[in-house]
Amino acid sequence: MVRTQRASQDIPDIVVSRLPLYLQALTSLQEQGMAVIKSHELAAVVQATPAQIRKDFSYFGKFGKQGMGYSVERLLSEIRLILGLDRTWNLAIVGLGRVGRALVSYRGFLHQGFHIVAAFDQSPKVIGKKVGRLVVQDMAYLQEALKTQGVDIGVVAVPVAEAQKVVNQLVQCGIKGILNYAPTTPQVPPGVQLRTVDPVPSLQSMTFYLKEASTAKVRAKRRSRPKGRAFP
Amino acid sequence: MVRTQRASQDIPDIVVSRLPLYLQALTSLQEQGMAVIKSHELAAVVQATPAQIRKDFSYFGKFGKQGMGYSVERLLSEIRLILGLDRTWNLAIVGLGRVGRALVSYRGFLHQGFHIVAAFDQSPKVIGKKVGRLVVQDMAYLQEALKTQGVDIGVVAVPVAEAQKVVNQLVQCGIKGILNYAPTTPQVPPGVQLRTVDPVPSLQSMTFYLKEASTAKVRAKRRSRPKGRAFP
DNA sequence: GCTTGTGAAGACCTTCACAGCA
DNA sequence: TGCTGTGAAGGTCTTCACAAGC
Repeated sequence: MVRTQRASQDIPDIVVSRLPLYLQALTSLQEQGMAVIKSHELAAVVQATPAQIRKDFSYFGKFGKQGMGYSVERLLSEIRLILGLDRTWNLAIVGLGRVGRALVSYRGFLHQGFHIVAAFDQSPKVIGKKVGRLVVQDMAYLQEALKTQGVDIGVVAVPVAEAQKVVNQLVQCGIKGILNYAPTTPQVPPGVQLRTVDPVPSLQSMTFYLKEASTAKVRAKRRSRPKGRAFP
Repeated sequence: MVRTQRASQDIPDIVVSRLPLYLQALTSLQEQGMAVIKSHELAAVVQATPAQIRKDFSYFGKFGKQGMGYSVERLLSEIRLILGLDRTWNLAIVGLGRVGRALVSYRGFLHQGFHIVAAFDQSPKVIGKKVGRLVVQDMAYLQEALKTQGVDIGVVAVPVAEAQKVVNQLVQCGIKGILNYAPTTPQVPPGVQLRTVDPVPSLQSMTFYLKEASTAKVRAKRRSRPKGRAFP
């Protein structure tokens, strides 16, 4: 087997986590009509350094031309391919309380190729009801339905107290990717990808700095900002 | 002035970003009746190493007892103090589309001391209407209302195309903390804290690994998991 | 000229390993 | 004995700086 790309084991997780941000910025730049971009330009938009941009891309190949920069279209298609976004991914939502229902109607998923194809809850009050285009199914049919519908990723939108149980059930069903909206850190076995989405920790780390700024004189933070960034 | 704590400049951002997770875990453990905890126990819950837990705490003081561990209550109150959570913080939401309305009714904020006290939109269709307990105000009154209501943090829930403009307006009004729900990376001047909440980049970095797992044999990832973690 | 791609250097963070103390 | 707190070591990521090439 010919290996044209570096093995994923050699690529730092942090590099992978930046690729979606490049994708986001490049998509927007392409819509604005930009066809070619230089590392320092992309760096300004995503608030990184030109060296970091070039180094990150270099893990996957040589996408640029010396003296010229990168083709935006080429970069977009390379990054999509690297991330596995050259296909759609099917999601199932577990838990249709406030958060779950909001997620079903959230358009951000669909536009990026993430299709919500199933919804589950344990409450008889919700089972059988429609939420958006979906009929809420009983958790008892989880395994069967996940297989039938070809679900790749489970979205956990249940209360904290039930999050671990639901995560275990999804793992049991063979799900390898979980997006968790419960404000907790569930345990998952090796090989299962878990991402927790919770605005509260973000706010709580923010207040650390806001507090400092209001009690002490605001001083330049160490490494507070990459060089060369521009704020209009 | 006596300085009992290390200057915030000397504390790595990454350490600050972990404190909310410790808080989350400790709160849950306290509810379960745990009064004392050892670094390796907390490490198991948050999926870190005992050394990291101890090192992180050591930036702020000596909270433990040799041979004993840490008092959960003491830790909770120290971390809350460090993060500035010994008070409530006032939020204002800008943009009352689907996301904004979902956020107004989200209870996770209130329970953690983040009070949504104002809501703004630019659309005449929404201005004056009630969303939850709040009457949606015109963006024209932004500066005045933010001052009057003592708003600390702005929550941006507008479409991508307007996000930078709204961020600029908030910054102009003297807001130092912004929680951004638009799928973009707005520019902010130094001294303004920005956190972007977007599930899509999380999903997109997840698919990188899911793709690998399905196309290649799943191999143990380098540094995939801290030592000593336990999965039940 | 200008910009990429990349080894090497440097900065930063994590982990080790043990002194110190309950 | 057991566990914390912490310098020191080790490892990873970022940045530098320049050769290569358009």
